[in-house]
Parts: sequence; structure tokens; C-alpha cells
Amino acid sequence: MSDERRKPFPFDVFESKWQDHWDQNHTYRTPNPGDADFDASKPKYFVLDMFPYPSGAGLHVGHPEGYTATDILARYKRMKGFNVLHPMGWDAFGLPAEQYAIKTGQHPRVTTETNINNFRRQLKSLGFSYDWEREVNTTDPGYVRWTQWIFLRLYHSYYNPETQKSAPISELEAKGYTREQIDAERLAFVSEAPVNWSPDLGTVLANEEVEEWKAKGHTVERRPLRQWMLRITKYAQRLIDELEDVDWPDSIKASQRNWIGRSEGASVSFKIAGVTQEIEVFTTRPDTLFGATYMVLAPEHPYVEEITTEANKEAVEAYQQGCLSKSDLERGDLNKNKSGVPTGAFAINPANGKEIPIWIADYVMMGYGTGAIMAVPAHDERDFEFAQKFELPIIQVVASPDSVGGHSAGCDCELEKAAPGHGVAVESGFLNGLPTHAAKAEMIQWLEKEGVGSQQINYKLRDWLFSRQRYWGEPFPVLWEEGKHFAVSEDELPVLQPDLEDFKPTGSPEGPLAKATDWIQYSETAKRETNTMPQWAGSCWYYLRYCDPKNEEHFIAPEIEKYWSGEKGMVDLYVGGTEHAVLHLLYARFWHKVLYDQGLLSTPEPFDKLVNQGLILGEDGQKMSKSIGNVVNPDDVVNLYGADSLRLYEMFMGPLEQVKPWQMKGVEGVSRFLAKVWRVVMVQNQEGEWASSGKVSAEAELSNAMRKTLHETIKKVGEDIEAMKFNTAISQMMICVDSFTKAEKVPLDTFLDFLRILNPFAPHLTEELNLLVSPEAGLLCQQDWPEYQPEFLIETEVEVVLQVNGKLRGRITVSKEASKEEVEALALADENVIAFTDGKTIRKVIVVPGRLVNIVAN
RNA sequence: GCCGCUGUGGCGGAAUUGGUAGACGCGGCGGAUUUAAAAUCCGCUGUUCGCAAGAACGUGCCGGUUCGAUUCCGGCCAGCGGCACCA
Repeated sequence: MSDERRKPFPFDVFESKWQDHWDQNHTYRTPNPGDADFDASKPKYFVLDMFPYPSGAGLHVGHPEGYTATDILARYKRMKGFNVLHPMGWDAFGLPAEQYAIKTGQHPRVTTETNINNFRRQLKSLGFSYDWEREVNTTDPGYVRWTQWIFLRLYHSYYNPETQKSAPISELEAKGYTREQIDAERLAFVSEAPVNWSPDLGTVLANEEVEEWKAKGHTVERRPLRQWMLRITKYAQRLIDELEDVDWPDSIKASQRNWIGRSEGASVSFKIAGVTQEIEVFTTRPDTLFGATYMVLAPEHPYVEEITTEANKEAVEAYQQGCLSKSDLERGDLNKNKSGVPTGAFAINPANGKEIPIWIADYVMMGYGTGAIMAVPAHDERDFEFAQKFELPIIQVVASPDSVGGHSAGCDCELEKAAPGHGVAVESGFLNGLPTHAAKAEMIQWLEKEGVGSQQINYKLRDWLFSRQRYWGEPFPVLWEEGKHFAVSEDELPVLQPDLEDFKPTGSPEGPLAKATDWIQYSETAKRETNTMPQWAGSCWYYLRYCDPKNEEHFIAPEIEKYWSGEKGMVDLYVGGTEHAVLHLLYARFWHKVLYDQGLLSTPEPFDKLVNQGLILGEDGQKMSKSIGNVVNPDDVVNLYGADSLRLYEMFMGPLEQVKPWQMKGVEGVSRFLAKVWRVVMVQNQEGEWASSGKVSAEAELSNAMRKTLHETIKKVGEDIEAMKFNTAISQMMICVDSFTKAEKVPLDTFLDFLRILNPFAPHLTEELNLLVSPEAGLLCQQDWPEYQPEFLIETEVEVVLQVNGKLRGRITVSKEASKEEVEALALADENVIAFTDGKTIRKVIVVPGRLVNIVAN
């Protein structure tokens, strides 16, 4: 006791005591429909945290930020009579978990379990009210089984463009589709396209993941490989449209729209001189077709070889070779320095019949549109730059609105830069004189009439690369026989990875599972798929499993799914970081919609309301990092100040969504506040022992002032929790406690009301104090949220501010009931007002009842 | 470049439908208590001028609307985040 810093209140004694109590009594168990204690009359509330992935480093202070916010909501809603689903689990597959295992030389299952135990201990030490009986772990065989089951739903489904929904593939079988035709329609399919292969990670990556891993110093290159893909592109439009229906931050919605990247335009077919094929291009500016003076193909475009003339062959092949060796980064860096070579072939501009040269250049990407463009240098910055460099013709076909009068058709003044803006069509035959918008429509109509093009919508979104060459992931429930894939039957799930001694990546596209020769050989003729699923597979649907985590018949029982679903989304509130803006949050929406289409879910969206907590920076205002040494460990904070202080501080720092720096002094501040609450009930004697202060008493009388403060506090804290403005809720509670500290006596009921509203924030301290002042009452967290009485908030007298010409000049106290005229008369009689209006004429008097009087005088 | 967000004391941040700018906390200063310190309690604390009463200025900058603008409108500037040769 001697060395140890004397604790301002004995949180070290009671916090773990209450945690054990809640654990042993299953205090936060949430009944499901069908359970004996289920109460169908209670409304449901599903409040979800982004489940962590249990790294070896343990929790950082960013985790408890969002987790405390949701815990406050969960506890508040329970006290308001809701049946609250507030679960926690582990996103335990994935590259980092496996890398950690490789680094420590242990099997991933062992390290993962160790890490999970540490995370669970840490979370429990913060007093979160999770229903731990619903804990979910993505690596559990019982969970993997259903992840694979959902994969099979995707495998056995296609997207029906007529209904705009996914449907069983058997519909196509019934229509007599061939095996190849069916395989080409599956939502989970095999593709040979170029993918992002990381040689040092030994796996491929999704487009969405590439940047993250590159930032960590890994190399990623394009390489054609046979991979499993999910046809998320079919859902592009719905993924955009249905964002309208959810209550998400604008920035996340914008990121998703941006990532999906819808653009409207037209496809145009160009004939090639002397060759039978046509080349199709996509353009958002069909109105500029008359200005297309050359064409560019991506170096990888399949027609390049065929159309290249003998004379250009060598240069073209050299250029293609050069592009292959360039990394994406180099290609991006060369941004400002365009390169390319002519193929020697010519295309025919369908608008005017002119022959235009066909070039190849790496500023055209194979992955977007058709991998070919019509270049309109006058009205596109990139084409302009390219045309200047290679001295290709530049023809202006859109006059800017402000120069239409000056020079119309036939102007040969040279453009100094591209004019990508809208204007009026010139030099464009039948489009002349039309403003851009109308010219686009007119051209599309013409293209369709002539049969050389059509209206088209393009998306940047690519299909989701879904396979990884890893050990620590869900194996695909797929078999290969004579070069064809077949689904494993549902009753064979889960397909678990074999135990391997050596689970390190092979560096080959087959992955570590290829080493398990016995496991691979499913039967004499059939072999197993050796790829595994990405980490996202498990996190795509974990929120669903929480509803019914132990069900062995269904991934979620229909009646339970219905109960926990809302109107638009299933989860009422989802809190987490912004890093998943286009990853997890897009993937989960996609899976949810597929399952919704098939009648397995009741809502089109998974998450109704989404809130992003802001990053917590180090004390120095920089991002926390081990190398800078500014990382704050929550365990240390709990040891020094207690879990309640950590919870309260993280909520008091500022608005949840905001980025904010950590301040240890601030933790001390809220710790002082909690100590003050403690000392309302307890006093410390000379020996440092705590004893009842006798201040809180059932006989004490409630003063009007204290009653008003209490009711103001009940009102404000309730409203602030609903609005997730926890920082201001805490300020108000500080004001309330100040009034207790200053008072002689505090009535017991008043104090208990206060404890109830503080309970969601500081559950340990409040339960302990409740036990001390009201030992018979039972758990505070199971009591009702107090109601405030509006009549106690009403003031009989109000202070009215006096302004002269908008400047504060005085204040008077008037009765609440005083009429405008009375207030005005009092204001004009005020000596300060008289002093400042002296010698001036009063032009106008504005009276805002209960607030101010403004006198306009000059 | 495009999209989104944010600019308020020494610091984190408050401020309802436009109506007292700076709640609450941190830090600082002064006092009480103490042999002394810690802890605790009380008071002060936007800037400038003034002995004071008080006055002027003040929410990134410039302008507008208004009796009145941190709040609404227009134009800039700075910072943060995302996307980026996407045709």
C-alpha cells in the first residue's frame, strides 16, 4: 500500500468484482425468440461494433472509443425497455494473423487462440455489456461451415437482369443452358484475368486491398492467374442506389459511390481500314465524336497484334514489353509524361468517315471500358497532351459558351490547352449549334440509328477477386475433376484445412494447401481446390450469426432473422473506423443483397445507421505508432485510473466522429470527477479507510435548485446519448455532481436517479455506490431510466439581455410571464440603455421573449 | 485535379429554429486546509487599453443578407481524409 499511489476511489477493488458478478450471473444475456425469458412486447435494438481482429499487440485505445460509445447506447436502451443485441466476436482469419503465426513459429490456430484470450480479457476489463454467450469466431468450424454455405449459395446463383435480382442457377439449367454458359453466369466463378499478385506475400489481393499492402512495403504486380471471383459488378447500380436508404456519413457514401464509379456515355464502334473487326470504345462525350482525330488502345488490347502493320511491329512489341516491366507505381509516376507508339493501322470515324491513326499507349487502361478510346485532344486534357507530343491533329468541336459569338465554326485559332467543359457543338455536322447536353443525346440517337453505337453506363468497380494462396482461411468447398469445378455437397461442410506442419506460403499460385497431398485427393478422380477465401468472407456476415450463433440447422433461423431485422437494415447502429469504407462495408452489403434476393433475409441493407469514430492521435498530435513511441496502452490506463475513467475519458475527449489527440491529464480530470461522485457517499479517514459520509439520506429534503439541476441533467443526458453527443452529456453530469458536492445533504432518490444516468458511462462505480446506498434495490443496470418532469425545468424568472444596436449593454431579470410591452418598458428604463441611447433616436425595439431586447438607435 | 470533411482561448472542446461566444474539462494564477507536501475545497483566468468603473476588439480571410451571424449566402485561404491517366 505504501509505494502505491493512493487511489482517489477504490476502483481496483470493485471493478473486477462487478465484472465477475456480471459474468457469473449472465447479466447481459439477450433472450431470443423461443427462449423462456423472451418478452415479445419489448422492441429490439441491435447495436454492433466492428469486431476486432485479434492481433498479437492487443487492444489499442482506438478500440474502446467505439466500443464504449456502443456500450453506452446498449445500456441506455436496455434501461429504456429494449431487448438489446450487443455482441462481440473475432475476425480471426486473414493475412496478419497468419503472418504473426509465421513470425512466432506457432500454428495459427494456437496463436489466434492466445490472442483472442488476451483480447477477451482486455474487453472484459473495460466492463462492456456484451452477451458473451453469442461470441463468434470466424475460424470456428461451426462458423466456417456457414461461410462456405453462403459461398455455395453464390456459386449456385446467377444475376437475373430482368428481375434485377440473383436467383438459383437451376433456372438456367431448366432453360437448357450448357455447362459453359452456366459457369459464365455464376456469382462465384473462375476467371483467368490478370490479378494483383504479391510475390513476397505469396498471394493475390483484391483491388480494394492493394494500396494497404503496398503501403506496408509489399510489392504487388499484375499477373494473369486462374482465380475465384465474385460477380459484385452485377450489383453496382443497386449498391449505389440503395445507399439512399441508409443513415451513413456522407463521406462513406461518397467513397462507395466513387469506388463504384458510375459514368454515363456511349459505346461507339470504329471500323478498321482493311480489317474485318471493329473496335469498340467507351466515351462520356459522344458529342465530341467529330473531334476524334486518333484512337488509342491499351498496350494489352487483344487486337493490337492483328492490326499492327509490318513496319510498326518491332516498335509496338518493344513498347508492350516495356509496359509489362513497369510497375503500377511507375506507370502512375509517368503520369505527366505521355508515351505511345503508332500501330500503323487506321480506324474510320463513323461520324465523318475520316481515317484516324490507331496508337497504343499506357495511359489507356485495359481494365476500364473496352481498353480502347477515341481521342478527342481538343476536349480532353490527356488526349491533348498526347496529341501535342506526337503532333496529332487537334480539332475543336465544342465552343465555350462565352466565346460562341466570337469564333464559331471554322476557327483556326490554336487552343492552348484542352477545353473539357461544356459548350456548343461546332464543326460537327448535324450537331452544330446544340449545347453539350443535347448534342450527347442527339449523337447517341444517331449512333443507335446507324447501328454503330449505343448508350452505355460504365462502372469502375471490378469483380471481386475472392481467392487467396494462404493456409489460414476458409478452404473453398469445391472439387476439380477433369478441369471442371464442382461444389461439395452441403452436408460435407465444413471443409476444414488439413493440419500442416509447414503452413508458410509456397510463393506459387497454388498456395500452402497444395502441400497436403492426401487432403487434396478427394477421390480417385477428384481433387480439392487449394485456394482459400479472403479474410472478408467471415466478416461479411458475422452480424447475422450473432442473432443465432449456435444454430446448426440454419446460418440464422428465419423467425430469429425476422425478429432482429429492422425496416431498411438489420443492425440499428454500427460503429467503427473509416478504414472499411470500401472494403468490408461494400462486401457485406453485396452478400446481404444476394441473400436478401433469395428470400433468406428481410432487409435490403445490413446496417441502418453507421457512425465512424475518429482516430485517436498520440499526445504529440501524431498518429500513434510504435516507432514514434506515442502509443497508449489501455491496460496501463485501466491500472492507473480504472476502467470507468478510461471509458469516461474517451467519451469526454470530444465528438465521437472527430480525430483528437490523447491527453493523460484529461484522464485525470474525469477520474477526479468520478472520485467526486464517490465522495458524495464516502469519506476517507486519516488512515485512508473509506466510510459512509452520511450525506446521502432518505430523509433529506430536495431543494428546488437541486431538483431543477437533476431534471435538466436527466433530460440532457438522455437526449445527448440518443444523439451520441457523449461529451456534453458528461459536462452536464459534472454540473449535477457539483451541486451534490456543495449541498449539505442529498436526498437518496435524487442520488439514485443520478446513478442511473451515469451507469451507462461508468457501470462499475455506479453499481458499487448503488449497493452502498441502497443495498436491497438490485442491479442498477436492470432498473428503468429515470423520467424528467418538464414542470421542474420551468423558471419563474428569466434573465433578459439588453442590446443597443446589437451590442450587449446590460441585463435585467424579469418574470417568465412578463409581456413584450412590459419587458420593452423595463429595457428602455435601464440606466445602461439610457446611457447608450442618450442623444439618439430610437428607431426600433426587438423583443425576443425570455432572451433579449435589442434597441436600434442612431 | 475531383469528391468529402474541418477551421472558435495556452490546450481538448460548448453554443437549440440566426438571439448573452468560450459551457464542461485540462493547464495557469491566487487563496483555504496542512508542521510541510500530496489530495481536497474556494476564487480568477479570450486579447488589448485602463488604478478602477469600464471601453474597444474577437469564432481562418474578404464581402453580403439581417435589428442581430460561430450559425445563412457568395468568393478566397489553410489543414485533414478518400479517389485519381476511369476516357
